Amino acid sequence: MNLDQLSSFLETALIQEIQEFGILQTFSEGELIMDYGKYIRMMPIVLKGTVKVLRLDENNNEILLYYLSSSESCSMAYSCCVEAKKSEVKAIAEDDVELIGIPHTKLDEWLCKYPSWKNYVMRSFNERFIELLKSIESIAFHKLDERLIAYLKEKKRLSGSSVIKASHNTIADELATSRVVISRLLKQLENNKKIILYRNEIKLMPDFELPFEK
Amino acid sequence: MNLDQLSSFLETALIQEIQEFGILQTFSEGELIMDYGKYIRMMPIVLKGTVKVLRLDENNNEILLYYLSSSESCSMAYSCCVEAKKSEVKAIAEDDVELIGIPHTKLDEWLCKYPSWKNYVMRSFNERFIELLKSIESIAFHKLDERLIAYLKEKKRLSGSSVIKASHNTIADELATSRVVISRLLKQLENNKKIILYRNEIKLMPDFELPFEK
DNA sequence: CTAACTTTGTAACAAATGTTACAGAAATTA
DNA sequence: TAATTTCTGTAACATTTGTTACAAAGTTAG
Repeated sequence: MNLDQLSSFLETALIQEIQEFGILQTFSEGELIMDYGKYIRMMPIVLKGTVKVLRLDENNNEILLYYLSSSESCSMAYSCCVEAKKSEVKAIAEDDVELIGIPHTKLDEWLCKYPSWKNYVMRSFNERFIELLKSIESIAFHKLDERLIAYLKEKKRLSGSSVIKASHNTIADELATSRVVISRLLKQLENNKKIILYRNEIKLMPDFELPFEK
Repeated sequence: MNLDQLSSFLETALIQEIQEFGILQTFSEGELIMDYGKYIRMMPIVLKGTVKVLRLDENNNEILLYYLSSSESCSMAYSCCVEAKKSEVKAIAEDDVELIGIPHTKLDEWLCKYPSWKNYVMRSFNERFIELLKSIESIAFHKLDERLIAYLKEKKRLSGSSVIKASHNTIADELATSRVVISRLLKQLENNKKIILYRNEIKLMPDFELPFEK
């Protein structure tokens, strides 16, 4: 278990405890990490890869909430497992993912024992809140074309590549709209030379980063 | 300071500390409790009345996130003040409000000292997350007419009255749309005998609770 | 009381998004 | 190779939401 990335902000003694009590788990691309309605018993800390966190509604519509990458953790899981609640969200491995699960008994213990842990947890809570607020902002105030652009940029940031691998259908699901709408908007972007479309792939052109005029 | 409502789930010794260190604040209807961008130094626990929590975006559009009522607290404030962050939200007194502010030094101290406090805080985190998720769900998956109905129901629940006092403009702001649209939808509801419209008042009819068909 | 302001109703129109349907290309499977 | 499935493009149309403009009624301040 390589916890180097955590050692910059967590105490040495705590890192050792994480080594001892944390449970290392690996998931391959596309694998389901947490499902809606399942009980949560651990809080995950992502070591490698990216985790996609989604919300499903009663009609099985789903919408992307945010991504978790290196050193980030899902504090929603924390607040859930303190009371052994069921998950309100679904998590999927976006690529190959390595994470440590911290059992909930330790979560509480460390909160008092290690100030750096308390800070880490609180920072996580804050980051998740802010992500959710950004998500609300995006849905409530921005049109689909802007949301699509933001989505593609975020994909690029996470993967580090200008080539985004995803079908129009997947994108439509994650933005909670329909495939035809996404195809239409992507085609517009292609016509404006912002992207090039291939099957299951979208290539972002250099001036994708430039501001967009309509 | 009357903390009876807290004593059912918080330890006696903790209640005493809250008496001692908590700062009682009162706000009258419409008063600003927390503004966007201000530093947060306390976590509020609502004792009386209802607090409306809103999100503003860069263009000063605002949208309703949720309401806080008796015994509830805004854990977003907590995670913020641990790191002395600026507020991401705005809070307004929906009616006359009484709340206790817990200084952030105590927040941390009590976390270790009182298990009931830790549980309360974690429960709050969880409740806020769920409210935000519900908010996302509502905006992403439901049409405006459904959101408006949900909004009116929530208002009724909080006020305990079938007469909702609000202008179309206020409602439009809180649902992040325009006044004309709200007037249109309200008129539809009135035509369907679900509500009666007055100036600054909306009266919900008995079968407002019944399922709606279009 | 009058003037100014706020609230509501309504129409007409524009823009954005959703839906259905179908065809052809690409990939996968048998 | 042939059959099947998945993905994409496109059109035509419906619905929802947003915008602008204006009038009338109610409220408040001077």
